[in-house]
Amino acid sequence: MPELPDVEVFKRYLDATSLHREIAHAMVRQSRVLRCAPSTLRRNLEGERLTGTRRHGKHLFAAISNGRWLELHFGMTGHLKAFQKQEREPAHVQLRLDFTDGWHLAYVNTRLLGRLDVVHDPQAVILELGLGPDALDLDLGEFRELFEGRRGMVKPTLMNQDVLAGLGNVWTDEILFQARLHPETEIPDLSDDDVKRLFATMRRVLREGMEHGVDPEELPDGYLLVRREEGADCPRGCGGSVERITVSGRAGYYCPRCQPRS
DNA sequence: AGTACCACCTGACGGC
DNA sequence: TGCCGTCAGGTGGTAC
Repeated sequence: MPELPDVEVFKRYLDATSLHREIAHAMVRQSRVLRCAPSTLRRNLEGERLTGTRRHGKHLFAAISNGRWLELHFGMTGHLKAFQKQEREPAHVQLRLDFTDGWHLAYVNTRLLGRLDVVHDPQAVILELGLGPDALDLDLGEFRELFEGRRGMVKPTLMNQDVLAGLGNVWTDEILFQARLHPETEIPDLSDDDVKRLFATMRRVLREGMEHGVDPEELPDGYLLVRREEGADCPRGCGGSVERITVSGRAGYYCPRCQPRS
């Protein structure tokens, strides 16, 4: 689930529920998501407040009142859950902030594929991980440059976080479907018109995803992501049916009729 | 540089 | 009901 639109929704959720509240206690579960000692998390959070958030691709950073940042990555199954004292805590909580006013914020992650850390500087983390620009923080010219001198297929390229940060399997399929590009289209075969259309589609789809992604039912008509199964009717209503394809070891879905090979 | 494949974890789902 | 194989939207390493 957690790709750029989902992480942006988490960011807004954290902003709305957990900023400027004093952290009385931090419960840290020892697990592989931790990139630092549990005591480091506790020491940097207890008695402090979260004061703001930043997102880059699928990474979320929450500013701590001591000048450091809490880094959160959600892997495949991570999310945030705010709740009050009397509510039951969700399962698989890896980090829980207990605020002095009785509210809690939990980082929940079932499959433990994410990461939690306390860092000095988000920008340094982005550099260290070699992340490309955020998919919503570049203009057409910069987007065009991403493809220059590059070989390979468009789907794995868009999903490559070193090239462009934020797109995962599901939203990449969605963007390619709506831009009518076959997932295996070779980068050098993209026309300038294709690149322009891809850029505009990516921005629109990601924005719509952020506004409605929490509830796919609310997405505008014609979205592929609500029909990710072999043989489903093409959401665009072209009369074709959705097919499954494996690209770079990842299962992808597309409509061969709307997205012909070039 | 690009791609395929495995691994890391846990849970859901379908077949028997 | 239960066991087993398969698959899942992320990343990271290895080998070709």
